[in-house]
Amino acid sequence: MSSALPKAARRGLADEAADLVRAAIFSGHFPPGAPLREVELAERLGVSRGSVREGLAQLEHEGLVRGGWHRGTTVIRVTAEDAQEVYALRAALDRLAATTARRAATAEQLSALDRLVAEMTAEIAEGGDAPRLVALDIAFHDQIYAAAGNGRLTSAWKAIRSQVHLFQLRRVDVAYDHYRARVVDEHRELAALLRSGDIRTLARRAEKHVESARRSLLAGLPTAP
Amino acid sequence: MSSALPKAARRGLADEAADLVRAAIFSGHFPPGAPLREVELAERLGVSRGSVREGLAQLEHEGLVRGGWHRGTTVIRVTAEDAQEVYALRAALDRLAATTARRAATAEQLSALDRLVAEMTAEIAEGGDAPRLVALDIAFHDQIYAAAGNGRLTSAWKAIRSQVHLFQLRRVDVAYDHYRARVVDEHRELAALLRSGDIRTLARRAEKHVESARRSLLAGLPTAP
DNA sequence: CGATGTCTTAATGTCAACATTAGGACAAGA
DNA sequence: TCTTGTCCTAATGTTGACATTAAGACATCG
Repeated sequence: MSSALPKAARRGLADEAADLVRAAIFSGHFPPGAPLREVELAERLGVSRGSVREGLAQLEHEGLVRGGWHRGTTVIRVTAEDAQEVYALRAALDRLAATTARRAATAEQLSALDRLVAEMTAEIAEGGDAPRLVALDIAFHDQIYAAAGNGRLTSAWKAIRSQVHLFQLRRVDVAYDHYRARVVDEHRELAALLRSGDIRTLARRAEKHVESARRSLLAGLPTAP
Repeated sequence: MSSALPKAARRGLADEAADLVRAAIFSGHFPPGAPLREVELAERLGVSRGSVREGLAQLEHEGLVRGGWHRGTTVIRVTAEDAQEVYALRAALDRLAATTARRAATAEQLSALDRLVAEMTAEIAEGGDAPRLVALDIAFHDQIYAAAGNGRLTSAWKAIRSQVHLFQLRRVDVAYDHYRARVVDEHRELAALLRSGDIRTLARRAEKHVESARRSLLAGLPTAP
């Protein structure tokens, strides 16, 4: 009921609320299709409805929730069609991000990519916690977008990032072995190409990487929710 | 394009406010860098600050205005760097939209493109009102995105659409003759390729079309005021 | 004279009450 | 039984007041 917020940080309660709700969705507390009621969230987070409302609007722009006029807000469902749309767009964005980063990336940013690959490798060796691997996967691509240095491109990525995150979590649910077997090698190759690869090859690889994720997920959910 | 369907008549005041402010920016009432004060807008539009606030958040997601924590909201400025970012992203999106639409577009949607080209031609013949030409230009690309039928892709386009609109308005300010001389031919060629063109050629042409716009604008504002 | 601390002010951030609406329960009529 | 119209309720949409903050004015101190 009244599990109050530890502290309202300096960047607005709306952002805080958005982060908390997003985390709750990823953790499975709010499964796909679940309604997100403003009053309930406001009480649970210890903030007003206005802030919750603004936070939910953010999540809606991220595509993680859907809402209509006077029809409430609900968590999106993972349908095959949704996956097609998201991954098609992601392929185009990743391609641009990779080719831009190929020219603009600093040595430090390239090292950060290597570090993330190392973390993935370590995680696999220690058993391989699926949500943690997915988080590293997303962080890897975050880093590429950061290296590209195009604010608008990063915004476009943010607009589908949460959906990709959700889809990848679903993917490891339905095809963990396939994911676990490929995740390190694919990202290592991308990191290498970003450091010293041919632009054409890099562009193609970036698209293929997304294509691989798309197929892996779709193979697991053609029927039934 | 105004949605001729009366079905979507029920919108919130926030959407209304966003539309009005957006139009005011395009009309030049709020020049680049101008502050958008919530109380002032609320009084002028006859709605409460909450609705204005929500509307401004929309415009911020469209990249048309910028705002920080307790630092107010201002209209974006058209710098060369901004133009580079927006047009680089737009090239990637347009490429995907065109290639997707090449397969998915219906006959009716292709006809709509031809109709828009015809309107452009007529507009040029009648003297060529710059804002009207730009509006037709944007509408043409809206139609391509609609034909592609990818909701997420359309959202990404919407996120930069207003900025592109603003940049194009600036472009016709600095290089109207160049724009006027090319606009019809370039769009006619795109329409033809979408109807019966090679995918590769289409992809390249879509990118070139954006590149042409980028150069035309940048040539006019080498050193930003 | 320049640097610094405080202080004022005008804006945004937040909130809780009020108004409106969608969707379903329920009963009357054909 | 099916249809239809009414009412109810639980949610969202909207609002104005209150709290908080950033930025500049101003005076003080080194």
